[in-house]
Amino acid sequence: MPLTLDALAILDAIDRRGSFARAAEELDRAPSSLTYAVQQMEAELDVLLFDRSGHRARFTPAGRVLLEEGRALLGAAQTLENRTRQVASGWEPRFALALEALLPWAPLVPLLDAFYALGQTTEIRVRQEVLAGSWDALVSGCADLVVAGGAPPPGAGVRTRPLGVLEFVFCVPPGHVLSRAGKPLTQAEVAAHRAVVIADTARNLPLRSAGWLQRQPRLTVDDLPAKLAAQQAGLGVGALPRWLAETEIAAGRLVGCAWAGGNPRETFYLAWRSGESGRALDWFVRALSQPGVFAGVFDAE
Amino acid sequence: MPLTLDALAILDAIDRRGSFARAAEELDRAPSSLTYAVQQMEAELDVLLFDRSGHRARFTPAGRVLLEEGRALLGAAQTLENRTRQVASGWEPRFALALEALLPWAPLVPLLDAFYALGQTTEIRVRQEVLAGSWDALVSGCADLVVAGGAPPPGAGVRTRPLGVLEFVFCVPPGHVLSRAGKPLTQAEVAAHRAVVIADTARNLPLRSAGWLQRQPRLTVDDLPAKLAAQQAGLGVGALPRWLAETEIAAGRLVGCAWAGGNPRETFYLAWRSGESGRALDWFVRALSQPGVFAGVFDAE
DNA sequence: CAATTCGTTCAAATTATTCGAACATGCCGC
DNA sequence: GCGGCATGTTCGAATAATTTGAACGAATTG
Repeated sequence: MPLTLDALAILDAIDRRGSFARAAEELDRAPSSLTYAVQQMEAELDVLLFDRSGHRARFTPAGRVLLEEGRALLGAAQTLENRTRQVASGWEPRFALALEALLPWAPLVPLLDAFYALGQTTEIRVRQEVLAGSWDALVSGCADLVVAGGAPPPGAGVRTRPLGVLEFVFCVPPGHVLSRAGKPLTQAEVAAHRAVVIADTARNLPLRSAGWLQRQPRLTVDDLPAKLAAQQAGLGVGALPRWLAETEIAAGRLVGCAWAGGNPRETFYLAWRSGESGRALDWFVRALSQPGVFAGVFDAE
Repeated sequence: MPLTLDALAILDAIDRRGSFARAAEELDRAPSSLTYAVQQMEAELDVLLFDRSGHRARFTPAGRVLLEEGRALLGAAQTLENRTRQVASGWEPRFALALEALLPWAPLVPLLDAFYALGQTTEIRVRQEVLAGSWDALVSGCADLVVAGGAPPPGAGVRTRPLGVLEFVFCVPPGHVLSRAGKPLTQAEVAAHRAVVIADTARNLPLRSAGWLQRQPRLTVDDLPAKLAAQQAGLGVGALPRWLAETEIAAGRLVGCAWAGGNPRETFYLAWRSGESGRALDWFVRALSQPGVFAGVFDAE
């Protein structure tokens, strides 16, 4: 073990304080102890780290490289130490939260702010998933906690908590024939028009369909912004979450249509694998369950 | 110093060999020595790294994090050790090569391949400089070795070695009036047309002019690709290095014009600060001096 | 030129680490 | 179910390592 963190810390102190003597003072060790440690390392590496020709010792080029890049090593060691302590204290090293792509990202911001304010170094990953993709991510372990719509997959192993009901508004471009119907639309009326749908991200679970008919012509896109853009551009029609549709309709970029039997709705759930525990999981379950987090997005459950 | 590289290496061996006993064998130490080191680290961190409830010790989650991320630390330490030795043996930690922007990048590729094949950790930076900018980079220390055109700056301190002569072809867009001259062009004839020139990157040395007249209208761009694009787009005229002009002329994207008194030429030099030494410098001086490196770019010197 | 600061050396003291033997525990084959 | 085995730990002794403080020579400072 030619390098030791202890010796790298000595180099660091020598550089910062400017001399062996002052570094020794900072480290509460005798100067000869530093001499010993440095010579030890020089012998192991078979490299001179200091130029001792003058009165005071100066770093050689090699010594300077070891000093500077050693600092990165010391920093990484410090980080690892913190991380280990936190994992031991129950905080997960990594935590993945999957959010249904139909939901806005904004409500997460204050939540993440609050989480980071705890000072934990748990690394958060937020991923967007579509339809069954959220459940898929959960059961496959790609996500530790999901906010997903529709019924959870059978076979259990998943704990859920209902969050609220998302209402959809069927939207068409301004001037579209469907906007002139004058009465609530039915599926039969809509079937002739191209639907813009978001591709399900599920890789293992059976795909779901939502808001479109099997024989309807359709344009498939990856996410909600793409769907919105496509509908704005007049490439097709389709239902949008109310929180999004409202601003678009108010801005005149889309027209909302009534739907026969009332607007479609879907219940959304918070879900995690049963049997898992961790303080980040607990924290996020509690935080996301708080009423008001998704204010303006969900109706009362 | 709660973490030590030695202890991390012990964790690594325990995981790879599957038990304290076999790890001890690999490390040529008694098993109780490993127990001691692990307990030491556990005490410093105040974290249990192994679950000792069963027959054989198993990593706790915290222990596993420390193990896995500790391996990255061990790897970095090994790299730093190599690098320190290499620097001590004369290889520069960093090496900056400035290449005149009028020259193609391609000849450097096999050279860099060969350099990296040496297994050195010297970090190479290649920068493009224009006209006096190369010399400026050299004397100011921003570059350790340059391939630059024209006379080196006075005041010495710089060693040079001629590499070859770059020939320029005066190019105009297809159909341009100058292309119909029928005889070699003179500066007076060209002066009325906008010249596309590359801005000198020098920050301290006096700027140079090349290939254009003081009173000529001009469009200044940053590099050779921009100059080429501008000339192709018919924004102006100007001399291009022969290696570049030939393909453009052959493709019909530009037209080459004869120049009164023969095409302009400029000698290019390899140059470095005298008094500096280093194995990367030696290596690159030797490699770039090899005949054939710039084949097709330079004429014989 | 004296006073100071510096880094090193050396022997002694102290501390940390290692070892080996003894022990307790759980696993496996019979 | 019951020895045999391999495991990891404990403990005291042995060994190796680090640390200390005093002394020294060299370079710097006022």
